[in-house]
Amino acid sequence: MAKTAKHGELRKGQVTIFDVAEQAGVSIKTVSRVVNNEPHVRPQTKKKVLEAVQRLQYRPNAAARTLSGRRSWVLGLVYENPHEFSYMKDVLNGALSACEAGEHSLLLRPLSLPSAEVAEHIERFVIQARVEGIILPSPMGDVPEVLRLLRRMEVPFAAIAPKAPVPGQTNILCEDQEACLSLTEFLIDRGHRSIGFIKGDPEHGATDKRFAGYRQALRKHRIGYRDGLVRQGYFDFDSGKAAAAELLDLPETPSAIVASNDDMAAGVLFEAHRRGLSMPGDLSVVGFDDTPLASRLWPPLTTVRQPIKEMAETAARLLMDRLNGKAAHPPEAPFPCEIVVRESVA
Amino acid sequence: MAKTAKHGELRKGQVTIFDVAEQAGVSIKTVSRVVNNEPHVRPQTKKKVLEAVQRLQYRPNAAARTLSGRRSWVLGLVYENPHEFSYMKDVLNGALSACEAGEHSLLLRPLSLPSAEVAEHIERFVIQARVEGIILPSPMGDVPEVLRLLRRMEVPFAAIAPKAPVPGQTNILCEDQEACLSLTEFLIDRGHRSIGFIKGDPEHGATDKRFAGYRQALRKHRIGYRDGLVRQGYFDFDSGKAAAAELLDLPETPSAIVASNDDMAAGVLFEAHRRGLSMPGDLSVVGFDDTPLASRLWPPLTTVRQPIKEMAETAARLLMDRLNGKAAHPPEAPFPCEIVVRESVA
DNA sequence: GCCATTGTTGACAGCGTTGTCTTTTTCGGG
DNA sequence: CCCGAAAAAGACAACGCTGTCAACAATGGC
Repeated sequence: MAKTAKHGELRKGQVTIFDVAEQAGVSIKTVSRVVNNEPHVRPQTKKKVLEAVQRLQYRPNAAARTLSGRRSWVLGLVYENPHEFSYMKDVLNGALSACEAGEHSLLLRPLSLPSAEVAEHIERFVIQARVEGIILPSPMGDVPEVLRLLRRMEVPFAAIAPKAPVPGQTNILCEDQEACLSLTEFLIDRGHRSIGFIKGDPEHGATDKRFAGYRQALRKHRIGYRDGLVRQGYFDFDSGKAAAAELLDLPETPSAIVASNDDMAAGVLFEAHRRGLSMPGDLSVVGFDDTPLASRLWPPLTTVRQPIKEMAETAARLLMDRLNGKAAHPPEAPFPCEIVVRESVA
Repeated sequence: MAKTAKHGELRKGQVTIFDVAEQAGVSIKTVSRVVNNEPHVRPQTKKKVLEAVQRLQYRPNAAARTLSGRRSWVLGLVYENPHEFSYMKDVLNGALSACEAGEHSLLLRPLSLPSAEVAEHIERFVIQARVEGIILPSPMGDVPEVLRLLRRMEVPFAAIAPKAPVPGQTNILCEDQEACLSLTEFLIDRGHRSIGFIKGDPEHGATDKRFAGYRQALRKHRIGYRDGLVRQGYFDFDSGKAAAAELLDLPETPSAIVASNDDMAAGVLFEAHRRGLSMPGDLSVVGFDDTPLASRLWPPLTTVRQPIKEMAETAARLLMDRLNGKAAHPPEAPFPCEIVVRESVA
């Protein structure tokens, strides 16, 4: 009773489980059961408790929950800090919205890669914040040290667009290859036969798939593949610009260029503008990702929209389901992509 | 002893204060004092403890700290989710890096504005996550309900670029007006006399200041101000495009346009390209913010670089200093901006 | 050399919740 | 109407840390 009275003081917004228990005329354990949707509570009791919760605007104290239970209700998002943040923005929003729905908090950990201390950083992150699951956007799901560490620490994770699905974990894939096939076909259908391709960062899972889609399109339409039309890029503006410079210096200039993402496509357009080419007349360009950049460039980019936000949301949701001990869903089908047609193709 | 032994089991990465105390041969309280840099510990004792901490790789459990002490070690970042995320990316990185240095966690809360439930959302956020301080990037620091709520809940906050400094709080300002003055002068120096201006979102603190800078430049160089050359925008691409369309439909087309941020400047370039104008020959354009977009457009934008990351870092750092009871620094001087000259001006 | 003072250290009780185990209630069957 | 089993509810000890207060050492003044 003394305890109850003390808690009843309601100082600085702190309503505790004792206050609710008192209001509802039950024990704190019963309140706990109701709040956590545990069984063994009569509907009538449950109702009383929920009313008290509502009346007092009770919110469980996350710290106490974490400390007491085995759960921390915290997910981690470990990512490599990119220059062009739009991909991460979508990942962030998706993860955040799923976490809110699932009553988890999301903690961020930007990392620079490659680094010898990656594993150490993540370990500290997991231990200190009691992170119970981690979301790994590309290319984090492909870093061997990271995978090894998380396996050793027994921290479940969800990999977004890894090179290959990680066994025993949640994997979120999308139809990169199919999309890049369609994208290349889009160019072929419009009469292009000499099509350049700029690959992405070899560390990312999407890179090989998109390249495979390109080759598949050529094969399907019996267009000879030429190594000389392919350049290595790193998913950033500068590498796209450099690759474009090389392709445009070729004796036989391609009439169209497929860049493995929008930022590199922006580099291509930039380099072409610099040379006084007019787009799409002199050169057609397509990108990948449908970032805000794509619609702001001139000419606006034909590109591929990936449901990144939805993918991240699903990643977080499936991860939380696993943590909640829910039966594992059947592995998710890859997410479909969609070509967004704008004016960058003649 | 029983307790110590039990903790000594060291299960699943959990090293506790008891383990350290045992290793160092002191009480847990002494360990606590050392870890928290409290006074009243002999250097020699401190050394022993720190060695034990090092050897065992001890990291304090954040949940226990929060529950036990009065501190939660959590800062909140409340923001309006923008389309073009580069500003928020910098804010995020700055806040994150300061939080890491200050041993705080950062929790994110995107909000849509305007909304009747803003205050309610923030209140829940603060109570549930025990947020002890909040960072408010523009325009959050100008929303009366938000300010009222935080004052009522006695939650300290730091406002980044508010319209007017919030009394009693941490305010981070930058030289918007001076920068926009210089930017406009940059155009005037290059011979422009008919200069259009696109204002930003009236909700943002920077909007009025940048506009004032524009007018000040005209006045200084004895160029008549004309209302017709000014259009209202909202800091986004579409509003920039629309404003540009109006300005370019004018009988006397301006030879240069100042957009209050890069995204709107992108809209101006887009609309001008659409009309077949050649830049910067037919039209000069300048932006503000130096986002990645600025260097990717054609022609690349002359714009103003604001040290947003540093501003956010400072905001978080000063806020933590206040929470730590450190003597309030003298109010920070506004951060200087810097013109980044690219090719969008003739 | 003794006492007062200051500086160090430790014992122990919370903090708000969940896990475990015990007690009480309910209910169906004989 | 009673008994046994199952369902519902409660008591109480963790969880790992900090705050409070008490105990103990070191120091200096007389």
